[in-house]
Amino acid sequence: MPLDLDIALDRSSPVPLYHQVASAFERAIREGALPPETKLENEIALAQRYSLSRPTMRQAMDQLVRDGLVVRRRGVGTQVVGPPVRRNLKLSSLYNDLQEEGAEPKTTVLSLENVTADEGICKKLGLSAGTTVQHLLRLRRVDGRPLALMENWIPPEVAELTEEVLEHDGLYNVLRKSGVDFRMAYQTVGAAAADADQAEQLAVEKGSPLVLMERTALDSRGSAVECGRHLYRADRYSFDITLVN
Amino acid sequence: MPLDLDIALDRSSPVPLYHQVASAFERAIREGALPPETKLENEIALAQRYSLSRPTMRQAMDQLVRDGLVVRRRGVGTQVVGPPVRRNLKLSSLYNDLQEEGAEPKTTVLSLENVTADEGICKKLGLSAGTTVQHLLRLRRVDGRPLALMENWIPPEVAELTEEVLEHDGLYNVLRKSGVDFRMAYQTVGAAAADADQAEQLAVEKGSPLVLMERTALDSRGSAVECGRHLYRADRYSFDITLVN
DNA sequence: CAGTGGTCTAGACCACATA
DNA sequence: ATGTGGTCTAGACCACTGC
Repeated sequence: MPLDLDIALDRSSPVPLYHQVASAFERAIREGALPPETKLENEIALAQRYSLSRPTMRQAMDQLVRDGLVVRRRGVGTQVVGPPVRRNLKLSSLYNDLQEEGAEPKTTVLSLENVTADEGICKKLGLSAGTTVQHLLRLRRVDGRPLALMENWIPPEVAELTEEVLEHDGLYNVLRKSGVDFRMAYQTVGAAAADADQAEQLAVEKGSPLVLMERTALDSRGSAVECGRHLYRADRYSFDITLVN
Repeated sequence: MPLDLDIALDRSSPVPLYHQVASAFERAIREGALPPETKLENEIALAQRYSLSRPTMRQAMDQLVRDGLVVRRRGVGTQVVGPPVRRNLKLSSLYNDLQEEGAEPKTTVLSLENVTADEGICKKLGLSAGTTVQHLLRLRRVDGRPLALMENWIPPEVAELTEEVLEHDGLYNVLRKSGVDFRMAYQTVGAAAADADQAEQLAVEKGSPLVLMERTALDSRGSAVECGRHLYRADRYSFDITLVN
């Protein structure tokens, strides 16, 4: 099983070699060129085949493992993972999540104002009590039908938001353009019942189940730049996660 | 800021050095010895301090980054992350998840029988249509109060389950003892309303919001060994996730 | 400019799985 | 006994940040 993938490596590209290799394998797996159960060559042979050192090839394989595309067994080898199910929808990286956040279609700003943050928000954002923050409430629609009710709190020193900008771009894109460098997020996903207001906004019946997501996002300096509480229609949204051991 | 942690490295231990180092830093951070915003020494100095090569020290730092404890910036350095919030509850690895699954208190087996798997289950488990699988329905209580209604499907060749064993141990522990080597899981988290039966089992009102989790678990050979559909009381359960860029 | 993390190399030894 | 992935070393050069 030589299975030569004919990967075109560009050593002058700013894209790391291990990422070029991993991307090529990922595409091959998704396109079926490497069907499930396929056994890959060993790491040393792969490294030689593509003229890389073994650590670099290993770094590429690490990425495939993290993304849940292959499985490694010591003493045995590396195989493409079994069922081709749900391998497309993964929320396993902040990057993907933020990209989607910025790519969504229609958003209406229901409210944008400065408020005195309550204790919970202050704690989440690492602010001292009584600090003023921007409070944002948005409704997101897809195909004209409501999907999510999004409430966010942003410290004023992070960015000055305006309704106009937020109508045309996702919050994360706006913040990124203001120089915020997202790096990490703590997220909690649960469920809640829609109250009267939420039900009306989301066009569901009062008491309907909603997906509740609370998130605190940190920038590259490790300080909180945003926290949010989002409610999604349960019939139109869920979170996909790939867990790796 | 020398910040010597006095890490005791055991080079004869089966535990990898990078993991020993990462664990020591993790403990120091959680215990407050390294408060938020603390700037760590650069990687080369750290490597020398603990008599390691830089790649090994880097591997340790990688783990801290993945766990959301520190943040790295090229050209700047590595810092302990900001808010000490929710840093304890993380479901970011399958290992932790499965541990908890095995550690929970009281579980009642409501039903255990062989059934013909429907199309959806077959697809998730990678079986051909019409295969017989074990169907398991359990109710989990904590402090005597119901928490979760758990439905699982397991192919017969994976393990032969009995009610008695399942009353005393979590499903994952039972399967592990049968030789199953878990490696990966695809998970979806959403919300649903309790129907009449579910409401009664979970001691909530009909229509109450529940957290819905669907999971397919794979072993080290990459083949599906279990899939499940769990319903949790929304007032007593949620999923915590740490996302890293 | 100096200092940092990001990447990469070319080896080495070990633990483990399989035959 | 053999082959595999898991770990580790001792360097190197680069890109980026901040002064």
